[in-house]
Amino acid sequence: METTQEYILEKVAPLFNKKGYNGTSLSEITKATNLTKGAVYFYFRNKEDLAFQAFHLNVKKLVKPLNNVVIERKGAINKLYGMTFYFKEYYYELASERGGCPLLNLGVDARFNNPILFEEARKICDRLIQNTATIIAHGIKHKEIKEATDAHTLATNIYSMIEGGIFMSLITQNKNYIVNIANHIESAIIEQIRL
Amino acid sequence: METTQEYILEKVAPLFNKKGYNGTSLSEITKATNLTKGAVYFYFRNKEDLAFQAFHLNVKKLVKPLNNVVIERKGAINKLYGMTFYFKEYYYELASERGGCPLLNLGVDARFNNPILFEEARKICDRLIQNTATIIAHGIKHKEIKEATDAHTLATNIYSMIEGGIFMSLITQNKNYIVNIANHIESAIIEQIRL
DNA sequence: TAATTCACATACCGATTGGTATGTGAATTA
DNA sequence: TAATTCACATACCAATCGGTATGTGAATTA
Repeated sequence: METTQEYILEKVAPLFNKKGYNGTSLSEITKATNLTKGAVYFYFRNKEDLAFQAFHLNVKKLVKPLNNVVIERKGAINKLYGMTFYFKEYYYELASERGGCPLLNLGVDARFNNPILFEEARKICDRLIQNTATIIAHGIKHKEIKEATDAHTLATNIYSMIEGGIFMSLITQNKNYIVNIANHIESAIIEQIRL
Repeated sequence: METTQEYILEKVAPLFNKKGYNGTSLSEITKATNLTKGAVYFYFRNKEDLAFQAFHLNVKKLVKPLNNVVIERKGAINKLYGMTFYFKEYYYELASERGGCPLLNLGVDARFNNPILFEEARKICDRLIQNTATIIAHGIKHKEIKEATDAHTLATNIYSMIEGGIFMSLITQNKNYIVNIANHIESAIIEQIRL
């Protein structure tokens, strides 16, 4: 069963993702939850605490299915294709429903407004890149991927492209942008580094 | 000589770019300009009008040097290299000084907060893509670029990558991300489509 | 030079902000 | 069953919000 705290986070996380920290007021939060400030402040220290936990829920909702796709595939190349598959098939709908990429949104929203939240976005960014770099490094080790490949640079390029594709898709409200970028990652990156 | 209206925009544009619409208060605006609300509202109808014009100033500041680099080069391939050169050499400093890419910032900030400003970001996005697509189309026409090239898809991919690279560079405070993406655009796109 | 206009500054407005202190009914415990 | 705790709701707070109405000195015009 869902606790009230979880209920609040579920209702509030898309709000913060869509409207940002300053754009999400306590009055909107109470309206979205059908609760009062008394309830919200019983479970969360303050608005920042709520936004902090909401961000991590947003990340979890989007990273978990990505990880599932990656984990169930064997081999580095298959895992990388799993990532592009995820972003082509799932991410756009997920993102547009829930208000976009939480990493992108918080990274932009919090950069000059909230150092604590921004640092959290940066950490998630590092983690995503590190995970992908590890996959590539494994691929090199197991002779799946060319030895000359710079795993970390490649991982950062992949996420630069994905974040950019997500952004372009959301600003134009057109799924093709993220799909085209995923196709490019497949043909111009994955296929070029495979042994 | 700079008019007071221009002076206000110069001072306020980086503020809006950094902190977003909701994050930029009239009190910050008056502090940044050393003027009072009376002066600000003498030159601008309201905060939205100010943000609107500030956005266009931000875009102009970053697009103009880009266009200059592109215009002075002859031929599609050279112009495309001009773009990657600009983003590698100039953009990161410009962006980090002035608070990032105005297109990215406003696109994220205004999407669920201000339809008018968001629509403006979308228009700029379209224009940038169209300009690049036109360059590529010219290249095809003049036998500089392979005929099979899809100019529009390529232009969107390029801007997806650039926006993503900018974002990653700013969130990690590391210039390498945009540089790596620019290098990728050169080697995996421009070099692949040239005849 | 008297009147007017311009370019702001000052003072004020209701509404909303995040946050807190207190109230309260139901459930739990003793 | 009496006392206490839990899970909120209600009521209030100072501060700040965007915006406006009025004041004012300097420059311009008549």
